[in-house]
Formats: sequence, structure tokens, C-alpha cells
Amino acid sequence: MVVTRFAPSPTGYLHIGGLRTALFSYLWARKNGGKFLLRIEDTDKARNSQEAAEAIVKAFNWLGLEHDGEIIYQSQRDDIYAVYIKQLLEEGKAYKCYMSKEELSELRETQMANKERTKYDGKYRDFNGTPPEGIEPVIRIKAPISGEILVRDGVKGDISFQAEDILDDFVIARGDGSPTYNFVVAIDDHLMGVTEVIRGDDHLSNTPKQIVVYEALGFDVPKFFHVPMIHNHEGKKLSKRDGATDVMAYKEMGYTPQALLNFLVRLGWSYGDQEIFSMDEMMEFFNPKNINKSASIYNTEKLDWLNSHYIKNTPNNELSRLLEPYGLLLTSHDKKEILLDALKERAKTLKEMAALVYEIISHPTSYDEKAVEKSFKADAIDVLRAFATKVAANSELHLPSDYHHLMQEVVDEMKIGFGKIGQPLRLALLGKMSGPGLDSVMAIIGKDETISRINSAITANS
RNA sequence: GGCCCCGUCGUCUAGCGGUAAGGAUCCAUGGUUUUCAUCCAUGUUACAGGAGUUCGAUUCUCCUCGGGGUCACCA
Repeated sequence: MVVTRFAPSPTGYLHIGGLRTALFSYLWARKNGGKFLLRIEDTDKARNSQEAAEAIVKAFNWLGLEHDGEIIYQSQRDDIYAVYIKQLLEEGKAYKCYMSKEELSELRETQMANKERTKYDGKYRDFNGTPPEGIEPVIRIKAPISGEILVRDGVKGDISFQAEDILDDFVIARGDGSPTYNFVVAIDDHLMGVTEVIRGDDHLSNTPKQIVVYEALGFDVPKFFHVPMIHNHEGKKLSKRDGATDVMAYKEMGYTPQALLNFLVRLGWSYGDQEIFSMDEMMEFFNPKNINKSASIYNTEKLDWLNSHYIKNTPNNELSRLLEPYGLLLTSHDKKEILLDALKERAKTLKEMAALVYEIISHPTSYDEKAVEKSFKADAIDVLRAFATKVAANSELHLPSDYHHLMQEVVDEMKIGFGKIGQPLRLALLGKMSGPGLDSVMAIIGKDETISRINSAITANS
């Protein structure tokens, strides 16, 4: 069985890069009928992990992603880790180190002065004398001091590290007894039965250390897939300073979950020339072995395109549901279909669409001056009056086509071009020269409001 | 600085020894539309550089350059 996991540290929200690796993990687990687990890496304890976990679940909810099983909190598993620390100590694979922080930083300084790599010198590796007084020892693991550590990565290929280049006896438990990251990650991934670790490639250099832990404990090493970073415009790792990195900000801005997921799945991964993926297609086609090797730059142009694509192609009943968080309650609106049809091709975001709806249903409060000058001349007022009279006289006006016929009649009878009625009418109805089809607008606002807006416009501009 | 990774249009990417280097987005132009948007059509733009290997390299190897990541009793 394929078991993947998403293991964020508690930062308080789910960020866009995290979501992408979570999505990859999720898709791969679902595709294989496996499990997608969630673990909070809160060995630090200072930050509020409960809140962070809730934020993640909330974002997952919005996006329709679901993790399996209980959320694992590392902060609650000290007893478990303690067992393994004890075991390594007893087996002689780890040891207590009494070097003080001062001594350690002195060591580092000399190494730096000598232009050597800074690393622990192994002073207590084989120590069996009397420990110095007043020092709470840290626990260090005995790492190999020479030889090769091979990381078999599903994205980058086999990567070979030399132990002497990168390893030292790193700390697995602090002076207060609390375990450290590289130690607990390996234990938890093993205990949770994780078979494939899909994570950001900023973790690549941690992997050899984790492999040391796996091997010391006799655990099987999972498969690794190190996903390239998402960079900002400057080509640096994406961070909070780069604007919207909180996933929920995208809901705020009016993006649909589908668009965001589709955007993210194509960032660093592809399936031939296909750009549009339904959730089912993502699950069917995703394979971590097709993940790109190189970092990608975060640029939301394509997200905008995808978003408008999905808005255009979402059925109206679902669209009105998506619009609810933006203050639009259309479910029982009698002109809902006409309204949504008229606007879904015009909005880049749900938020924008909500604003467009409001623009249509509101009586204009001002009129674009240049447009008034250009198209609201005396003859235009005659045309509008003639049209308003027809509207008033007609009791069967429901569909856009009903209004269109009336416009056509005026055009024919007065022997004028369509623009002669269209432009002033547009100005009267919407106060400006752009917007959806007038026949739709009138069908939406209805006969009385149509006449009212025409009259207001004539009063205001003649 | 050590170690590791990466390098195809501005951006996201296809390519897996022989291609007019393809798609998407963006941008520009034209068409459709009473307007704007949509939609359709057309167009501009890329293999970082240099050596090899080979009949032939975007594709394989090496070097250079450029970018990134990481080097904690943080995760």
C-alpha cells in the first residue's frame, strides 16, 4: 500500500508551496488507493500547533482534500521517541555529549578561522570518564565518519554524499531531553508506515541524516521524491514577503478551488500538452516520477486564466453556490440563469463576478461624461423615449430575446443603425459604455426598472 | 566558503541522437460583438557558453558561467 504524508511545521497557515507538495502526496495516495496522512512537526513547542492544524484542515476543506486518520502531533509523542533514544544509547549507537554550548561555539570559531567545515569533533564519542559537573548532556548519534550515503530520489535520481563532507554526530536529543527534527521525522515516517516521502527539495540535504537514523534503528528507508522549490520573481524561495502565500487568501480573492489546484498541479509537473485537469484526471494521470527537476517561478497569470476558464465552464447552480461566500445569495433569484449566463464569461474571479452582479442590479448613480457627450444627443433621447414607450406597452417581457425584438422594432421603424439605440441605452441602463448584452440586462432588472433607468438618464443628461 | 541540486520562448512546460524545437499563458494584430469581455484566426520570442563523443547533438560526457538550496541543542 502506498502511504504518503504531509508534515508541515506549524506556521499558522497553509502556504502555496506546502499545498503543492500536499497535493502531490494526496494525488499519489488516492491514485493508488493508499493513505494520505497529516502530521504536525511541532517539536519546537513554542508555536501553537493546534491552531496551525486547524488552519490546514480548513484549507484542505475548502479545496476538497482530505487526510486519512488522526492528525499526528509530534509534541505529544515524546514517550515514543524516548524509547528509541534509550535503545540507541543501550546499543552504543548514540551517546551523551557533555560539551557546553560555549565550548561548542568556540570549536566552531576555530574551525571557521582555519577555513574548515564546522562540525562536532566527536569529543565524547568514546568517552567513559567522569562527566563534567553541571551540564545537561545532549544525545548524539554515531554517524558514519567515512563512506558514501546514497539517496535514491525519484525526482533527481541517485545522489551521492560523502559522509566526511556532510555528516557529524548530530544531536538527536537536546539537553532537556526533547528530540530533534531529523530524528523524529525518520521515526514517525516509519511508525506511520509512510512508503513515499514527497517533500520540498530544501529537505534534500537533511535526507542523509535521516537515512543514518533509519539505518541505526534498522528501519526500511522509504522512497523519496524531492520536489523543486517554487521561486518568487527574484528567483528566491517563496516566502511570506512575496504577497499571497496563504492558501486561504486565494479564496478571499475569488479563485475557485479547482482553478488553484489545477494551477498548482501544473507547476513542476506535466502530462504531455494537457493544461486542464479535473480532479479525477489529476488522480488518474499524476505520477511523482514525472515531476520536474528544476524550480519554477511563481507567476499567477496562468492562474487567472484557469480561474476564468473554470468560472465560464461551471454549471450555474454550482456557480451560485461558489458565489455565496462573496455575499451573493442567488439560489432563489428568478433571473439567476440569465444573470449568471450574462456574467460568467466576463469575470476573472468570483469576487469580481459578485461586483459585476451588483453593478447590474443597482440603479446607476452617475454617468460617464465622455460617453454622455458622445452618444446622448437629442436624437438619442427620442430613440430612448420611443423604446421606453414600447417597453411600457408590452406586458410579456421575460427573456432577453423579448427585449431584443423591441430594440429591433425601434431600429426598423426609425430607420437607424443598431448603435443609435444601443449606445444611449447602455449608458442609461449601466451609466457606462461597457458591460454585458443589453437584452440580458433588461431581462434581469425587469420592465419597470428598465423604464425607470431610461427616465432617470434622460432627466439627468438633457 | 564546503556540500548538493538545477539551467528550452518573459512565465508554466513538451522533447528522451535526426523535429521547420511543439503546446499553454502573456503580449501584439485582425475577425465576430451596438460596447467591453468572451470566442476565433494570425504573429513575435527559447535550447546559458565552450570543448568533446557521434555521420549527426536541445538530448550523452567534461569544463566554464549563471541561479538556487543547505550547512543549529529550528523545522
